[in-house]
Order: sequence, then structure tokens, then C-alpha cells
Amino acid sequence: MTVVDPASGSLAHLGLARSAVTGSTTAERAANAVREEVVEGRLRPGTRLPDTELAELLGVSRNTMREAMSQLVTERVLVRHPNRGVYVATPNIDDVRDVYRARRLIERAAIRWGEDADPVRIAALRAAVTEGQKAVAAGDWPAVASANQHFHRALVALAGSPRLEQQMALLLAEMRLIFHRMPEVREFHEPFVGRNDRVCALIEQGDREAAEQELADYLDEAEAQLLEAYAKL
Amino acid sequence: MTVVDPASGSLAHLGLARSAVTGSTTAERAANAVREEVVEGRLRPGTRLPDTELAELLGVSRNTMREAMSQLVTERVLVRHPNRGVYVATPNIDDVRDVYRARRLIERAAIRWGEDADPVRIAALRAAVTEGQKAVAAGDWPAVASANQHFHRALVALAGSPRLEQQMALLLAEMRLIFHRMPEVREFHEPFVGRNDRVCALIEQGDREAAEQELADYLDEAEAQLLEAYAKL
DNA sequence: CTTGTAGGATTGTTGAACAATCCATATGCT
DNA sequence: AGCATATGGATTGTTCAACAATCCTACAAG
Repeated sequence: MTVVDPASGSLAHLGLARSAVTGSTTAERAANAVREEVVEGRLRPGTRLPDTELAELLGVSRNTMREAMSQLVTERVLVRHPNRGVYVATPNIDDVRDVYRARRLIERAAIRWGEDADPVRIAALRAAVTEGQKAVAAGDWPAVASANQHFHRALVALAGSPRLEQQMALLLAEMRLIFHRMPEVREFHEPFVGRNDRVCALIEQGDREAAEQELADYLDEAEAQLLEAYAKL
Repeated sequence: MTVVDPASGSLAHLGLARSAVTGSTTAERAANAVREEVVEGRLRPGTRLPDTELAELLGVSRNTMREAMSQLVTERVLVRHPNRGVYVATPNIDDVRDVYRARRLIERAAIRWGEDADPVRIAALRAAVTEGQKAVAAGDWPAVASANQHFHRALVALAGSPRLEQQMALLLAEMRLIFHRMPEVREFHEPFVGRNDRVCALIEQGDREAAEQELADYLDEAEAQLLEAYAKL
């Protein structure tokens, strides 16, 4: 009865923790629940998501579920194949390139043209670095990945623009999808903790230009590694 | 029966040209129709949009209409006041500041770090400049405003990133909303046609740094003018 | 082996219904 | 009169049930 597609398997095994999900409207809560499942990797890229099945799992109506899914489609977390269903997005090599193109521009610009001396924002950046170092020490690799995300979010926050922060949040969600296509989480994220420290230190010293250059190299290397991994399929 | 709210008046007078509207799904078409009405200024900022009324006007069901409106809310074209309705967004002075903050970062970065010599993209930029000059010569001020938008879109296109272009499209849609709160379209847009030419010329000469600086001044001045106009309410 | 044609399933869309919430008005009290 | 409270109507938020359109699969025919 329940159709199982090649890339996924049934959805029934998912916890879809309804409890911890926040959001004011029902559709919003449903979207948050599914987004979390996706970015946490419990729903793998390529998984098909029939609205009727998800609606039942989350205890909402099909209409509400469809509204939530439309939302996630605009966020690029899901993709819609008209008349064929909605799937967890499967970023390809061009997506990787474009996400890095956008990140390079936004993050470098945030360093170069962000508020020059905002102690509280720089402290937040430092906190993200520390978080990553502690996670490495503890050997908690998912936490390392999270800390990395917090670092880049804090970097863009230097620009002081809610709109840019929101855009960055989207790009980072897409990054998690990209990572979930290649599961060597540990090897990938660990070396960047040290580079985060270096970028942060340069910003603390007020040398924005050097920080920007360091970050540019950093992003180039990360992209190159991902592209290589993606080339092997 | 039809409630008329202070800021708007009834919606019945709108053409809501169903014919020219494209889009694959019904909700998409409905969203496009409403977005067009808003950015073209036929639906003024602050106008209340009852779903039932809009659904009837567009000939779609209420469910579909609500999905379309949710989409426009995420685009910041509309805002939702929970349990109180959906309204055409009314950007305030902080929104103006933030939109310009984001634009300054993205547009300057696109100039500085865009593909250095992409003749076709630079030609598109030049075309937008010419379009503006022709519009000025013809005294067609709405066309001047459109050409300006095309110019800035072409600027971001230098970066070669679809994701950034999409983000820019959102920011430009918001700009139109900002303009519609102060109707001196002519006085505002005309002086910038010359500056577009200067920026474009500098890029054509390969002097990215000067172009970037010129654009930074340009955006600062535009923002200052808008903030002044907004301060007067 | 290709073409064509049902069959079944899922998506896209609609209409109607109902609870929850808000606004404005009317009511009652001091 | 002035103010708090109750009440009614309207709109939003959400659900349910239905149906048309589309697609995939399997099977039959050439």
C-alpha cells in the first residue's frame, strides 16, 4: 500500500518529534518539523514526500501540509516535480558551485563592510569559534558542524542586516543538505575550526582585509573538497 | 457588506488582468497576479486583502488563494497580522535602511568580485543604461524607474549566481513598494540615469574599484533622499 | 521490440463546514 | 456621562471530502 521509492524507504520510522516544534500557525509548525528532519539528515536527499502520508504523520490536514511544503519548496529544502510529487532536494554540483559563489560574496562583503567595531557581534563570533573548539575536544562531530554554521552566521551578522541574515540562513540550510550527500562529516569540518579561529582573530585585531582574504581561501578550499567529493558521485 | 478599510477602498475596481498572468500552478498564477498589482502600484501599501474577496476576484478557491498569499508573505510583498488579515506591506524607515544595507553589500560585492570580463553580461548592463537614457529622453518616468531596476539587476548578474539574482529580485520588489509610499517618481529616478552610465563606463574600462566606489556613493545618496522623504511621513 | 491502451495512484484544486479570534456595538453599572 | 463588560457579526485558521487532471505501470496488440 505505502509506496516505497528507491531513494528513501518508508517515512514511518521517523519520529517527527511533534513536541519540540515551535511556530505560530499549524502550517508553520509542520514546515519547521519537516525542515528539521531534513537538515538533521533523518530525511535523506531524494526522498519522496507524499502529502497525504506526511499530513497523517504530523496530524494535520492535507491542505495545511501542502501549504507547509510549498513554503519549504521556496526555501529550496524541497523540490516540486509538477504532478509527480515533492522530494527532499538533491543539490547537484552546480548547486554547490552557486551556493559557494553566493557565500563568497556575502561573507566577504560582511567582513569588509560590516560595522567596524561592534563588540557584541564580534563576541558572538568568538563564541562560535570556542564552541567549535570545545566540540572538537569532545569529539562531538555533529556539534562541530553546528558550530561551523554558527560561525558563518555570526560572520554575516557583522553586516547588521536582518534580510542578509535570513538569506544566509537559507544558504546554510542548503549546505546541510549538501553535506548529507557525503557522510564524511568528521574529516570535512574539523580542519576549519582552526581557520575560524584565525579569521576571528584577524577581525578582532581590526585587520578586515586580511580576514577577508583568509576567508576567501577558506571557502575556496571547502568548495574544492566538496566538488571533488561530488565528482565521485 | 464589503468592508472598506481606511487605507485602501474596495478592491473591486482592480482589473487584476487574469489574462496576461503566467505560472504553472494556479496558486502561482494567483501570486503573480497579486504581486504585479502591488509592484505596479495599483494596490497601495497598507491595503487589506481579505482572502475570500481576492479569491473571488481571481476566480480561484479560497484555499488556493491562501497558499498564494502565504507565498507573497514570505517574499515580504504582503504581511500577515495573525487572525487579523493580510495587508500589502508598508515598509517603514527601518526597512528602507535594511534594504539599502543589503543592497550595498550585494551590489558592491558583485562589482568587485564578479566575473572580470564577461562581455555578454557587461553588454546587458550597458543595455539597461541605454534603456534609461531613452526613457528620460521620451519623458516616460515609469520607464525610467523600470530601467533603473534593470540596471541593478544586471549589476548583480555580474556575479553569475542565480541565488543572488533571486535575492536581488526580492529586494527590488521591495524597493518598488518603498517608492509607492512617496510618489515623486520623476525627481527621484532621473538623476541616477547619469550615474548608471558612469558606473557602467568604469566597469567597461575594467576599473572595478572606482565603479564600486561610485556605486557606494550612489546608493548612499539614494538612501539619504528616501530617508528624508520618509522622515516627513 | 515497439506502440498503444487501460488501471491505479497521487497530485492539483475546489467547495463547504466549523472553531477560534477579533472588532464594533450595545448593555449595564457607578 | 464615563467606563467596564457582554454580545453579535465577520473574518481568519483549519479540516474534511470530493473530483478532475496527470502520471506511472503493466499488459495487450501489432
